[in-house]
Amino acid sequence: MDKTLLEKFKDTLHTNGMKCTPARLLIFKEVYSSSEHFDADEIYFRMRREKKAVSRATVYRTLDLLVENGFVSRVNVGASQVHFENTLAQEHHEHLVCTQCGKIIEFSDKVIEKQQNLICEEHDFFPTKHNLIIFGLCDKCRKRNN
Amino acid sequence: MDKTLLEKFKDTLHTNGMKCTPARLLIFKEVYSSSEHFDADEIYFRMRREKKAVSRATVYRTLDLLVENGFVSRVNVGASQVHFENTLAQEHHEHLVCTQCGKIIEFSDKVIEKQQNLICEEHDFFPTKHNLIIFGLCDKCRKRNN
DNA sequence: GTATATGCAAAGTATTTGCATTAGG
DNA sequence: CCTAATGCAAATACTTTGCATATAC
Repeated sequence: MDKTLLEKFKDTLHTNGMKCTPARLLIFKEVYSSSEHFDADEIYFRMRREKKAVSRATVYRTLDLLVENGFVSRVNVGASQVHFENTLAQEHHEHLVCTQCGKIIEFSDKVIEKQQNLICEEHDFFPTKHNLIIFGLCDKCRKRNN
Repeated sequence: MDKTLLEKFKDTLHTNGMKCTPARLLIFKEVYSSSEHFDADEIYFRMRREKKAVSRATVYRTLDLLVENGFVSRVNVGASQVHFENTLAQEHHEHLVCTQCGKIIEFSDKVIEKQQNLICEEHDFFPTKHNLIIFGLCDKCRKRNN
């Protein structure tokens, strides 16, 4: 992994008065050891296999720290439960989801709809109904974060 | 709720040799009593409040049944854990996610990117990095389903 | 009557938290 | 030193499952 990235991480730790611990550095390196998607337990087991064991709790806590400081993104929504909606009573639409508070806004857009079909076709993907989500921050959460 | 929808549900039950039980009908009506998003426990508690109690297990089982038969969609991905990816080593991109096997394909698209920004602006939403997901079925899963 | 559906409680999975101990600055 | 970070185990949140009982067909 890129040397400067590690330095950038160390800087962030210093600047925010957080301690530069072996566990944090190891987790950071593990996260940046490939560009694949991963989940918390994957990191935990990978490190354990490589005899660089840290506790599960520390993995979870450090990943949160990395997300808060922009080194890692959450690929799916904050809401931990599965959300449903009834299908047949509704028009086709897409969703905006606030990753912080879970707020959902529905919208329809012809351009997105068309382009979405093109992209799916190109990648041998078959879109289902209600199938596109844009994650972001809603107005309120963004203001709260100032 | 629409009378024909309930009939359609009953038909589906018959056609697939599933029993038309009070619990299933009540859950179906509850699901179609509004067009809002919901999660399993919400249905469970709403019904309990309305003295139409069914067990949690039945709510979960019936929601699965409704999803399989197209009466309900899962709004977020099948994967139960939170997925992450490192941010700084990568170009901006979007994701295709297979709701059946969890496969993730990354893509970039200028049209989607631009339109996404327009839509976010319109709804006072602030897109974050790696923020759009199109859910669907990958080639393999679609073929497996025949 | 018989197979399927239900309810309950227990198990499972992913994640978070409290607290005593350790260690970075 | 002193505060923040760690590890552990227990707690939590959501969901699934095994099994005995009930019920639709």
